[in-house]
Amino acid sequence: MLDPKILRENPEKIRMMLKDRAVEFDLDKLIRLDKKRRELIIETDQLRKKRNDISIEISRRIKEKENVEDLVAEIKSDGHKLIELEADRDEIEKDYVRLAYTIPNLIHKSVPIGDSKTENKEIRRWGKIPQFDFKIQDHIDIVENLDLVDLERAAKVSGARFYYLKNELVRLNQALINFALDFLAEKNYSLVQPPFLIKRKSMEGAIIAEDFEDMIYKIQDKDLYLIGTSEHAIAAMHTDEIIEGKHLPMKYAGVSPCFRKEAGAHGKDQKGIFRVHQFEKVELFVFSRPEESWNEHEKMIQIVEEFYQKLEIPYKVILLSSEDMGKISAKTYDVEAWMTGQNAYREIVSCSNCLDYQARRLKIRFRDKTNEETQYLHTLNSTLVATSRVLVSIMENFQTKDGHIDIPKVLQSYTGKSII
RNA sequence: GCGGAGAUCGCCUAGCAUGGUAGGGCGUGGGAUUGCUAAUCCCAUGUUCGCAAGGACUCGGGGGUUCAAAUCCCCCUCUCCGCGCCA
Repeated sequence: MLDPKILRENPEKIRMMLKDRAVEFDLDKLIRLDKKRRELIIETDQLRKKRNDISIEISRRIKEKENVEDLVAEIKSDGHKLIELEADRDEIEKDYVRLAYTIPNLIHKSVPIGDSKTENKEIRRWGKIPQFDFKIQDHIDIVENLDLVDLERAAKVSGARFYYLKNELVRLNQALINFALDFLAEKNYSLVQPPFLIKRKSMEGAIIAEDFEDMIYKIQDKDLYLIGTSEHAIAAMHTDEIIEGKHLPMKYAGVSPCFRKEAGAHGKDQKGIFRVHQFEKVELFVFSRPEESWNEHEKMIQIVEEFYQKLEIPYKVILLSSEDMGKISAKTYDVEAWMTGQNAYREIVSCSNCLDYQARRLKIRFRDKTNEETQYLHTLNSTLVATSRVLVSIMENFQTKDGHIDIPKVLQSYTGKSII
């Protein structure tokens, strides 16, 4: 959600953002609704004021044992009008909120404007692409030959894009998680394993409405949704709270399974475990003072890069263009890791500053002193590691001539072995 | 799942029987006063509408009764205690 002040004082700023994102949105309707809504608030408030005044007078007269019938009659007729007006107001308010919740976030000035194909900007590159003097396999062959994943039976049991992780790959998966948690704990991130099911209200705070359809699984007959990432549950964690300024920034390392419908991705990455309905993820989430958030954003991407350097996975950092970015983000870096089997860099990390957009939806504010005005804080999130994709990269990049997998050095103490 | 108790302003707490429009304490900020790193007193301290003056809303959430609901009625959520069930 955007600051409604911008809507009133500088709608052109929003119009520009919509254009830069190439998003269709009826801004004029929202402006009309906001205006109407405030008019109705004033009108109902006035009627309520009158009602309150009369009520007080009735109370006084009763004490004095005076007649109150005329006042009661008056207040009753006003009551009907009030009920009607309130119904109008609630209706408008509902429309307003529904629409306001779908406006995307503002865009940071450093974000390149335009289409992803031409405007996504490579910022950095790290690591040497591994060279092989034998015929390389992709991860689908590797997991088959080493009996590390059972896709067929998963399809039978759960459908496409599910998998049974097996044998040493289970350990490698856990090793990635444990390494990631140790890595972040050392950087003073608090570890959090959130609820994997959250209420609609919480989910709406973290994501934009249309993502529900494409991304989120719902539990039938319950107001519960499977999280698409721990970001959703962690963002909502401090809903309706006023945080003491001295506690900021609050940094969380979330660990959870992630569930995604992947609607509309038919045909893309159809095989293997690269694009799946369920995976584990260790996530960075920061609640920050507004003036610090851009600084925190850079710190986050640095942490992420350090992690992949330790894993010895070649990557590049991409600054997403205005049209490619998620709607809640004001600026996003993606990290793409080298995947030998695909001879390409593929997305493994998304690192975003959401400014006060989520905080407004979730009413997460802070202040330094109790009598100070509260301010919305800023939220930032980044993947550290989504295990399934990084497993793909490790298996493909660290494959050996005889068809095995070398385990990256930093993970060996976690797996207890150096080769699969 | 059953029975009982409970949820009040950032935190603690009063009010609920007998409906009259949230009081106190702590913390924090500001001010006053005072010869000492202290004490005392006053004011402020939720959301929202408004340029302002000034309103409206707010007692876990939602309905209802009433001129008027923290208070009465109904539904729901969560917490605590006991019982049952259970990895």
